[in-house]
Amino acid sequence: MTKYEEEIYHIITASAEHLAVEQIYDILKKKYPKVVMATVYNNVNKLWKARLIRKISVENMPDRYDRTVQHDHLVCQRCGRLRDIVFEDLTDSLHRQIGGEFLSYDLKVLYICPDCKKREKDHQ
Amino acid sequence: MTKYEEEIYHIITASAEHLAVEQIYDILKKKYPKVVMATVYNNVNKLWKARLIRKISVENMPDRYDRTVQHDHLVCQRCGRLRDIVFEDLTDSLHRQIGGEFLSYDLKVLYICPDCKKREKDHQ
DNA sequence: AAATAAATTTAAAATGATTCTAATTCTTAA
DNA sequence: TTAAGAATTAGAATCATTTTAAATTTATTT
Repeated sequence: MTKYEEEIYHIITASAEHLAVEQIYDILKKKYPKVVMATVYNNVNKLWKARLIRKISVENMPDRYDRTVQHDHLVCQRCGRLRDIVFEDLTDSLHRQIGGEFLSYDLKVLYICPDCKKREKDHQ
Repeated sequence: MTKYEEEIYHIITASAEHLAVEQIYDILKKKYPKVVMATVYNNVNKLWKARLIRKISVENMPDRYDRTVQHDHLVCQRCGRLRDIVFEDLTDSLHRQIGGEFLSYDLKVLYICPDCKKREKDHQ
C-alpha cells in the first residue's frame, strides 16, 4: 500500500459519512496540498478492485465509497443523504431464490428521512 | 402524449429486454429516420418523471428503462444482462423496518447467470 | 381561418464525472 | 547506482446525458 492508498483507505473507513471522490480529495488536500484528483480516482479504484472498499452509485450523484461490511442503505429522496441499515436474513433469503451463482446484492431503500419529513411539516 | 412519447413508451413497455436510450433510438429510427437522440432522452425523462417507466442504473453501463410494476433485478456480472425476479413479501418487510416515509426500493442481485456459468465451465 | 402562444424537436455545444495518456517522479531489487 | 517497475501528475479525452437556442409543430384565442 502506498502512502496515498493508505490515507484514502483510512479516510473512507474512518468516516461516518459516505464520501464522494471530491470530498476525499478535499480532506486529503489538507495534509498533502499538492495531491491531484486523478490520484484519488486511481487509489479509490485500486481499493475497490481489491474489495477493500465498496462503491455506492445513486442516480445523478457522484459515486460514494464505504466500508465493505455487508449492509444496506436508506437514500433520502429529498436531501440525498445515505444512512446505513441492516435487514436481517436478507442475504440468505436472496441466495436461496436465484438461479446461477450468487455474488452479492445491492439494496437501496428510497424514503424521506425523518429530518426532511419534519422540515416539510414545519413549512406547511 | 406526443407521437414520440407514445412510441417510446410503447417500445419500452413492449420489450422483454431492458433497453438503453441507444437501443430505443435504433428501434425508433426504423420508423422515423429523422429522429434525434435528444428526443429520446427528452421523452424518456418525461416518462420517467411521470412515473410511467422505471430507470435502472448499473455501474459502467448506460441507464436502461423498464416497466414500472415493482420487481427486482438479477444482474449478471459477466455479460451484464438483466433478468427480472420477484422476491415475495420484500416490500412489506422493508417498509416495516425503516424510520421516515417509505417510497420504494431498488434491489439488484449480482450473480453469474446460468449461461455464463455454463460457458465458464465449458472453457475449463 | 389567422394570429398568438405553448410545447416539442432539432442541432450543436456544454457538462461533469471519470478514465486515459504520456511524461515525470518515486521505490525496489539486482 | 543502475535498471525496472509503480505511482503520481497534468492535462486531454471520453461518453452518457443535459442544456441552449433556433426551428418546427401543435394548440388556443380572437
